[in-house]
Amino acid sequence: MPELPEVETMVRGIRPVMDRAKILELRACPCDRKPLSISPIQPEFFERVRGCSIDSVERLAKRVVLRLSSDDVIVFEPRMTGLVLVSDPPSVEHLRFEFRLSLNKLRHSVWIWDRRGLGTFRLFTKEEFENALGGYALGPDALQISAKDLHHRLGKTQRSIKVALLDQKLVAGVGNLYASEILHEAKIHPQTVASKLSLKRVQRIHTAMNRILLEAITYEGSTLSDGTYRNALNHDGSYQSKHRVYSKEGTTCVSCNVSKIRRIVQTQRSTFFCPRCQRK
DNA sequence: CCCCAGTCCTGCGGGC
DNA sequence: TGCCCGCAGGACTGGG
Repeated sequence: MPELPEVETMVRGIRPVMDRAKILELRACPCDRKPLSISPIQPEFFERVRGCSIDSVERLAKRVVLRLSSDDVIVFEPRMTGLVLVSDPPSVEHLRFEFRLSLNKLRHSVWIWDRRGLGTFRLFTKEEFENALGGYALGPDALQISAKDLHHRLGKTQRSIKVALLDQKLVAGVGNLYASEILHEAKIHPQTVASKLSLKRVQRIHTAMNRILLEAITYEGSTLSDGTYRNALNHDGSYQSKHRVYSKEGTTCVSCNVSKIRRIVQTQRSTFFCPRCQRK
């Protein structure tokens, strides 16, 4: 679930305690589960980071990037249920890693927590990371891309606009929840063929994308009814109160006050939209 | 090359 | 009450 606003909120939450901190120790938590299922941890990971200081804490699309004094780079990708917490982990059962840190002579811990274990936690050399973005092929960040570039990129795919917005190689940071919200705000039907969108309509998408992602950051992201996403202090986000379509099938559209929100499935994912506000 | 189904995983909730 | 199954979706893989 964590998309751009949630990961940006994580980064802002951990920066005060991780930026410039020294890693006294990184260790796997005794949670009885695999550290993380998707990318088994490299054996030398723990030794390589011990004693390094963290030079910067950054967001790369939906990933948290820690640059170390050794020139190694730690990349945490939360995927569905991953969290990074500076206090009060939700349950010991799903703790995967613990950083033991020192900053300004104070010691504290930061935890990597992941209920479903679909996240990844990887260590790269600087060369590995910068030559190929650590193996990730990412398009421009959703908050950096220009409307013109977005139009150009959308012009090269025959997929629907909703599916194209989820393609991280096309534009990076938008996920399933915000894609529906963005297209509703822009009044674009989610099944519109991406390459057929005029520059003017793409400009509407671009404006909506920026407005919604920035607004969601100010609300510290969206915590859905499953309660999984939390900020670094283990507090809920509050942007879910501003959702207009996501997971609102059957409710009356708040824009037109006439039509009911519909749910369709596109490439195995739910899309929510208003058939009146978002005409084909 | 382009695109999509399948896969990883756990917890929740609907149906019986 | 309890069991089973479907569903949630980010990103990678394999194959059409």
